[in-house]
Amino acid sequence: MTETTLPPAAPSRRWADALRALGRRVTRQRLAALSAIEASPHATADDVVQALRAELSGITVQSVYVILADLTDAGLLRRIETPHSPARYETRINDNHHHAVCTSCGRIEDVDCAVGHAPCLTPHWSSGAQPMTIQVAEVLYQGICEACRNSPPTN
Amino acid sequence: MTETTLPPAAPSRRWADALRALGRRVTRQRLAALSAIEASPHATADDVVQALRAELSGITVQSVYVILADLTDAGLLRRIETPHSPARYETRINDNHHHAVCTSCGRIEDVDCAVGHAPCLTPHWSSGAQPMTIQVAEVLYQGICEACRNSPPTN
DNA sequence: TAGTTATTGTGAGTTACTCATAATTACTGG
DNA sequence: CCAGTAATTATGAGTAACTCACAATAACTA
Repeated sequence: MTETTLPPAAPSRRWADALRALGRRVTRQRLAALSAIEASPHATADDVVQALRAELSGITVQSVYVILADLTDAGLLRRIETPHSPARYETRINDNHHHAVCTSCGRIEDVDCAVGHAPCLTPHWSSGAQPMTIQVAEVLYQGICEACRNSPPTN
Repeated sequence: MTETTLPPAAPSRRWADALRALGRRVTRQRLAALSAIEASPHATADDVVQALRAELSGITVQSVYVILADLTDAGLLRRIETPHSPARYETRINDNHHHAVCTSCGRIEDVDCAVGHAPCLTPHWSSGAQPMTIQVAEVLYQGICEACRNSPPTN
């Protein structure tokens, strides 16, 4: 069969293009990091290291930290910080969606932005507060996931 | 005058009562920590150490961490985590208010909850997400404060 | 194909905490 | 008021998650 349905394939090609469009160099490490995170969203730096060891055997934790920080402020990754967990990364960056974290097991789920545009983007300042010019509003939901709710707290 | 307008006075008395009501012991360290944080909201653990050294000269950083963690899960303090900053603490805990952080200087301001009750407390799960039972929604606004906006980026 | 310089690799260092265990000290009960 | 017994606090060591400086490498470019 010929290429009628351009497969989701060539993901590395897409990332390569994105990097070039930003004037950044295209490296094996960056491509590997980006597709690893695309494949498993909310991955931690450590998860990424594990994933990359498969194809880039000698990669170090420090390099991964540099790469992630770099891709993050290049705008290709979004960094998520949840309580009592190392930072997580995802490639879904163009919608401002939010996250819900299970306070019991730490699992994270995506939540679409309810209002479409950021909710309550015009804050009501507390008395005495110096107002700021707001750029983004991130919502972090905390609760209990199904699995934890159903399983007896085994501790 | 008799006690018509119970003065804001005796703050340590109030905290002592609060501790007792929870069945926790009333100690100099706890009272000092609580009033230090009440006096300067959004204080970091380190800020608290500095403040406490005045009255409790020999106090250590580790003790302060223990005290703060303890008061936090006793429900007398609320812990705030903002990106690229150590955790902060505040005594304002009974309204679910939010925070705005200046991405340039890190200053934090309080934001009243616009909707009264938590905004978007019924999340719209992304497709494929396992819904959870939500308990709280925290909103973190990020922007630029007046001071930073007006001052030339001196770097 | 060589040169320039953005990336990556390496090793050490830091920040923000946590843990185990010993020493105190606040609240009983007598 | 005094002793007893936990709850707190102090102490020292240890850890997780990064960050930094500098040397080595490899992408782009001319």
